[in-house]
Amino acid sequence: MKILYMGTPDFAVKPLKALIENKYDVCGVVTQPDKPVGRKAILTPPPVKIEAENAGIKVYQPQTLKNGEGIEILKETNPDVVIVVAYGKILPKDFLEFSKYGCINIHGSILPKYRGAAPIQRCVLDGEEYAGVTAMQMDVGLDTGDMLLVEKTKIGENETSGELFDRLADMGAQLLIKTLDKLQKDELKPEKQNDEESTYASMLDKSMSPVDWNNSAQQVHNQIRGLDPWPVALTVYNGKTLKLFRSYLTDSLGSGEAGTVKAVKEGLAVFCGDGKPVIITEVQYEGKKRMKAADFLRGNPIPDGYSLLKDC
RNA sequence: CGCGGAGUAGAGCAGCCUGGUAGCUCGUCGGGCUCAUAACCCGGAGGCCGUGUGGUUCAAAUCCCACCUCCGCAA
Repeated sequence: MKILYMGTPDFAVKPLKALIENKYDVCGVVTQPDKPVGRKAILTPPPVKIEAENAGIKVYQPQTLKNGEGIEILKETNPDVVIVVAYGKILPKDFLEFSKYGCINIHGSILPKYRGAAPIQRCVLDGEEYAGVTAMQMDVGLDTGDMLLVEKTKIGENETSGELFDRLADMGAQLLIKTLDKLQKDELKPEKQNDEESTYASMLDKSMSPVDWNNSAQQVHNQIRGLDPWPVALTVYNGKTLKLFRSYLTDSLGSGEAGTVKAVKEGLAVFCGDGKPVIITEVQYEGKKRMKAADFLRGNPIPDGYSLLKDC
C-alpha cells in the first residue's frame, strides 16, 4: 500500500509518525511552503516537513495544486491512497480522484458538525461536551465527504484547545491506522453526512481575544481555554494587554459586580456578567513572560474591587 | 535598519530621571502563638544588580557605549 501524505501543522505530525511506525510505505509528503515566522521573520519549515525529512521521505511543497501541479506529484509517486491531515489547501477534483482509493481525510471533529478550519477550538469555545475525529472519503466540498470511521472523547471542564489538540492528534493517528487497516480488508462502510446537521467552524482571529466581562463566567472561561495556544484571550490592565491562558470556575467566592477583581491564593478572580467569578491562574503581561497569576500579583498588586471594565 | 517593553535573592517586582548602606511582596529555614491554619508574631539564610578585559567619575544597579538573552505589537 503506497501512501502519499499531505499535512502541515503539529496536528498532522502524529498521524505521519504512526504511518511510519506501522511500516506503511509513505512514498512522499506534501506540505505547505516554508513561511516566515516570528519577530525576525525567520523562514521556518512546517512541522510535518521536519518529521518527513528525519524519516528520509521525499517532501513536496507546491505553491498550488492547480494547473496540474498536484497531478504531477501523483504521477511521480503513484500512491494507492492519499492521506490528508490539516494540509491547508483545497484539493481539485482531478487530484481527489486520481489514485485508486482517492483521498482520505482525518478531520478534528465529529462530522457533520464543525466542518472547516478550526473545529477543535470551536468545540471548546462553544463549551461542547464531546469532541472527536472523523475519517472521511474526501469529495470536492469542504469536509462534506462520506464518513468512514469516528472516534469520540469527552472534553475536560478546564481543558484548553491546545490540550485537546494533542489528544485528538493521538486519536487521529490511531484512527488513521484503523481506517487503512479496514480499507485493505474492504471493511469500510461509507456513510453520507446529514447536511442539515452540519455546522461550520471558521478560522479564529485576534479580534476574538478581548474578554467582555459582562458575559457569563462560563462564557469567559470557554473563551480563555478555547483560545489557548492561539490567539489567546486578553484583557487590558493599566493600558497594557494582559493575556489570559488558564482559568477555572468556582462558586465558593460568592458574587460580585462584573469586571471587578479579587486576589486569591490560586490567582486572580474576576467577577463576570452573571455575578460569578472565574479564577485566572496563568497570565502574561505586555513585555513580560508568561507566569502564574499569583506571581504576577506579587509584583503588580491589584486592589480588591478594582474594575477591569474601565481599562477596556 | 518595522514599533515597543524587560533582564536586581528561588519567584514576581521597586530602586535608575536627581550617581554615595541592596529594598518590597512571596517562598524557604529556625522559633513563638493557636484545638487548628494557606492566619498571625519574632528571627535567619540567600544578590559578582544580563555580559564587557568598555567609557565617565573620588564613587556606577543608577549616566554613556557595545554585545547577549527574553517578551508585547505589527507582519
